[in-house]
Amino acid sequence: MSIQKIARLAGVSVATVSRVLNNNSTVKEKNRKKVLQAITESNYQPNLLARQLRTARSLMILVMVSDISNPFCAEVVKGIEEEAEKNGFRILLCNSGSEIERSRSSLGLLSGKMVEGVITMNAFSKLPEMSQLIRNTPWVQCAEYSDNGETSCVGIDDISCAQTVVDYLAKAGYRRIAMINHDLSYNYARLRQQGYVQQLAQQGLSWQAISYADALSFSAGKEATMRLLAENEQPDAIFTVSDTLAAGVMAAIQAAGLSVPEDIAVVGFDGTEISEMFYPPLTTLAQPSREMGREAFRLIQQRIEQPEKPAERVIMQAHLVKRASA
Amino acid sequence: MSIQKIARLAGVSVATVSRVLNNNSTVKEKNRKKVLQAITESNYQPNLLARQLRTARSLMILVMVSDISNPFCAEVVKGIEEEAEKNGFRILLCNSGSEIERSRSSLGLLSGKMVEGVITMNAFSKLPEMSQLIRNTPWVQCAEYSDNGETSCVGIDDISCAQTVVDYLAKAGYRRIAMINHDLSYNYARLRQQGYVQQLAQQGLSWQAISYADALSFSAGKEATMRLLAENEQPDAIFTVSDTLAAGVMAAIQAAGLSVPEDIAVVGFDGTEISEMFYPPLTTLAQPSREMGREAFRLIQQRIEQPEKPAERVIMQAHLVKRASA
DNA sequence: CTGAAAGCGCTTACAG
DNA sequence: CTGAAAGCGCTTACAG
Repeated sequence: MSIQKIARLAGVSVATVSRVLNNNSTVKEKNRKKVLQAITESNYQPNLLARQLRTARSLMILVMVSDISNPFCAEVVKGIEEEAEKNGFRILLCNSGSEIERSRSSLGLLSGKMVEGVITMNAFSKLPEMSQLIRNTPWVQCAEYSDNGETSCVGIDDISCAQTVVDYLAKAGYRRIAMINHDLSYNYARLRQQGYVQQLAQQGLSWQAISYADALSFSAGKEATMRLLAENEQPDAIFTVSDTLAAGVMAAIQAAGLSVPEDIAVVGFDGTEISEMFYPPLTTLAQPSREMGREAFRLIQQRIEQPEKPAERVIMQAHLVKRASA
Repeated sequence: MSIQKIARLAGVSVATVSRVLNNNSTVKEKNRKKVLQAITESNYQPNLLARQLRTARSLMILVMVSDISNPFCAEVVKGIEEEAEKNGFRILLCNSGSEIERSRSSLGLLSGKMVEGVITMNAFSKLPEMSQLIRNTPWVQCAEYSDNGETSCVGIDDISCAQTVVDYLAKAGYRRIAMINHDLSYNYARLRQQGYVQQLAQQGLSWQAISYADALSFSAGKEATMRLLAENEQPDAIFTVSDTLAAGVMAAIQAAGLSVPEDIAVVGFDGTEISEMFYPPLTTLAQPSREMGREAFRLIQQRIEQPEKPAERVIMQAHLVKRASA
């Protein structure tokens, strides 16, 4: 079923059918009706491939996340999708994992003109490589800082967020505040660590301990905590950089026969819905994940529609949600 | 950058370039080299839209989920994506929510030839409507029974799974086993309820109570449980149809000053990674979610490549994972 | 083994 | 207001 057949059915030219389809200029009412009827009768649907090839617009963007199971990522994606839908765009989701190979294949969609831009949530350390693959297509980096001048990005002030957490714990009387961090190929991990260290100093706390989780998973959080608890001096509070990790942290604490927050307080990060599912409910630094997604879309649309405008960096407001765990 | 320019650069015809691109028939080695070099030099990438328009193949499928934040859905999607990638397919993810309007718009991609098939996880009650929209494009329904003869589907034996849970609880000595179910527009909800009722009878247990959650969320689970606990006779065990709901169930129980499993045992469903994050860790009926996703892809590929073959119905094995909550 | 040509299904100046 | 025609960038019989 093509525009040709509709034209024949309606007794007009393909140009006229196309005009009706794009409710373009003024088609004579009588012709419009004929075309519309032919369309309904034959249940015609325009071929998007042809249209997009011709117009060089796909109204699709690629979204690459490292792990869609991560509730924070899922929430960001929803925000992107919401805003995209509002603006007539569609998203192509790629769960790239950390494998650059997989990213490479997905980015073929970019160069193949299937999508008009890409939103990534990649580790900072991967960005140079990404940069080469993406070249000069519109690109927005989300929830992780990018210092490439061509790339817009949206994120939070990681340093001050970490400071907020440490400040809160210190003021609550905790003296041995440990950190469980993600690996430092992520810039946010570096920045939060920096905030942590700075704020400890600020508070005159010399005790410090950092343990690294090799993934943002329950088990990685558990392991990292077990390593921490095996040390001579145990912490009385743990600040961790993701709610998912925090679940593992609490499990490890409880497995060690200790309790939260009496023996060790725990603070998470992200403010995902799972943070209130835990027992005790988790105190966490909440990122405006949904809104970050929306903003990421706005930025990419701007890059697409006004490529001459310079890239933007948007910093959003995060806040501490106090619950029972700390 | 088009195939034309490459042809000019390499001093051959576009046909030859195309042949090299598809490492087709035998292109003379010398020409192949010239073409390859021209491609590298100019960093040429074929336009996918043109190729797909011409070949009428997009190697993409649409995946529609109602909520990507649901860990079970996310896991299934990962399975689909894994298998798709292995077979050179790409997925377009649509977080349709429950809104049929949103589905409708996404299905435009189907009729618009952007995708070759669709995998849905829709409620049974929505299927007739979907059926009209999808018409005769390859379609696989995942994790929810479909009785449309044209649609392949993959799922579990919901009745016997529910029976397994009730049987386990009854044998452990629980006598007042309640159920917290999703709304009955989902066929799985109906079937699990059926299994629950049957197995209670089987075990000679006359006490029965069912409360419905209006979404698969923490808060919906909490509310449904609060309604349950407000009744005269309280349950000593609760079987609920999703791990996410179970989180709310446990929170409500704890909020009522009771403890799990001493006062009320809890069993979840899905076997998502969050089930081990709870305290106490959740006993749950684990679905092979990843594998279901993979199978869903295999089915859709079969529908795409061999449309003449009849639709298939695949039932996968689920199993009870015993933890501390029951 | 290779090239000229048709055609996939659209949109859009251009001319009338 | 409308139609004929060119063209988006490919692939693929067809002929040589």
